[in-house]
Amino acid sequence: MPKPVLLQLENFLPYRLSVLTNLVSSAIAGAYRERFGLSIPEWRVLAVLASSPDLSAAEVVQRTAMDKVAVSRAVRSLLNEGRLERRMARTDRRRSVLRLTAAGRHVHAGVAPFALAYERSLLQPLSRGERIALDRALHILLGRATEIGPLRKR
Amino acid sequence: MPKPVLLQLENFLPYRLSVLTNLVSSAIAGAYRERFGLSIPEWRVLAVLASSPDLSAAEVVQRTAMDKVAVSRAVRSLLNEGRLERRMARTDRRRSVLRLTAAGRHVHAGVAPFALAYERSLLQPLSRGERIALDRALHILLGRATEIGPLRKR
DNA sequence: CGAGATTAGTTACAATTGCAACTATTATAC
DNA sequence: GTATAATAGTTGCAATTGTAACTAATCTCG
Repeated sequence: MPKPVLLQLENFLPYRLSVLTNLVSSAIAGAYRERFGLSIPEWRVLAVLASSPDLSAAEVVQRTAMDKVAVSRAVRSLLNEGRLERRMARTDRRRSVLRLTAAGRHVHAGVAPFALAYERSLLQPLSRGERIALDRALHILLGRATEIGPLRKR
Repeated sequence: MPKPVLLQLENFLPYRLSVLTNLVSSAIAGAYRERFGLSIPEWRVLAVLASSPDLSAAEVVQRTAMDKVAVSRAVRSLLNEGRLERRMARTDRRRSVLRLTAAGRHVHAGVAPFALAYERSLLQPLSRGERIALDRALHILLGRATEIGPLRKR
C-alpha cells in the first residue's frame, strides 16, 4: 500500500507564511510608494541608516538580509532623490559611508509612524500573550530556517 | 521636541515575516527545482489538484491565493510537461477541467513527502504548545491582513 | 432575440529581481 | 615589491512577475 500523503496546502507552513507575507508586503509597498515614492528596498535602507548612520553598503546588507545588488540599487535611487549622501572611507576607498540627508530624515520621519501604525493595526486582534508567543516562534523559526538552508547568497 | 520614532527594522513584524518567508521559500524553491523541475507556482497547482481533482483554473486561483496569470502559466507548463491534462467543461466551454496525469501524480508523490519533511524540520525546535500558538497567530494575522488591505487583485 | 455586462483564461509589455561577470581597491604571501 | 586572492560595489542580461488589454463564451434582462 502506498503511504497516504497528507499534504493540505492551506495547512502547510511555508505556504501560509508566503500568503501572509505577500498580503502584508503588498499593502505596505502600495502605501509607501503612493505616499512617499519609496520602494521596499529603499525603505529598508532608509530605516537602518536612520538608526545607524555611517554604515557602508556591505554593512547595510548584513543588517537587512537584502541582496547586495538590491542595496546598490536602492542606494543609487536614494542618492538621486537627494535622500542620502555618500562619502568614501578615508582608510579604504572601496567602502562607502552612507548617511541620510535632511530630506532623507524627513521622509523617514513621515514613513516610520505610518509603518508602526500598520504594524499596530495588524497585531491588534492578538492578545499580549499571543504577541509574545508569535514573537518567540518567529525568532526560533528564523534561526532554524537559517540553520537548515544557507541557500541565499548575501 | 520631535516625537522620538522608535522603529527598529529587526523588530518590525512585516520585515521579520518577509525575511523568514524569503529564507523558507528560496530553500524550498531550490530543492523543488533541482529535484523535480518544479517552480513554486507549479508545485502549488499540483498540490491542490492532487487533493481536489477536476478544478477549473479559477477554482485553483481561489484555493491557492495565486494570481490568475500565475495559474495560467503554471498550468501551461504542467501541460507541456505532461503532468496535467485539461478538458473543457461540457456545460461551459470557457471553463477548463484540470486533472493530474499519472506522471503528475508521480511527481506529487515524490515532492509531498519532501515538503512535509522540510516543514517538520523547520518546526522541530518548537514545542507542541508553541506550534499551536503559532498556528493561531498566523490564522488571526491572515484574517486581519485581509481585512486591512484588500489591495491584491485575484 | 440581442445589446451590454460578466466571467474564464491568455497574451503582451513593462517593471522587478537575481545571477554572473566586471572594475577598483586593499590584503596576503612569498 | 609583486603576484594572487579577497572585498566593495556596479553593471548587463536573463528569468520572473505584475498589470492591463484582449478573446471567447456565457449571462442578464428588456
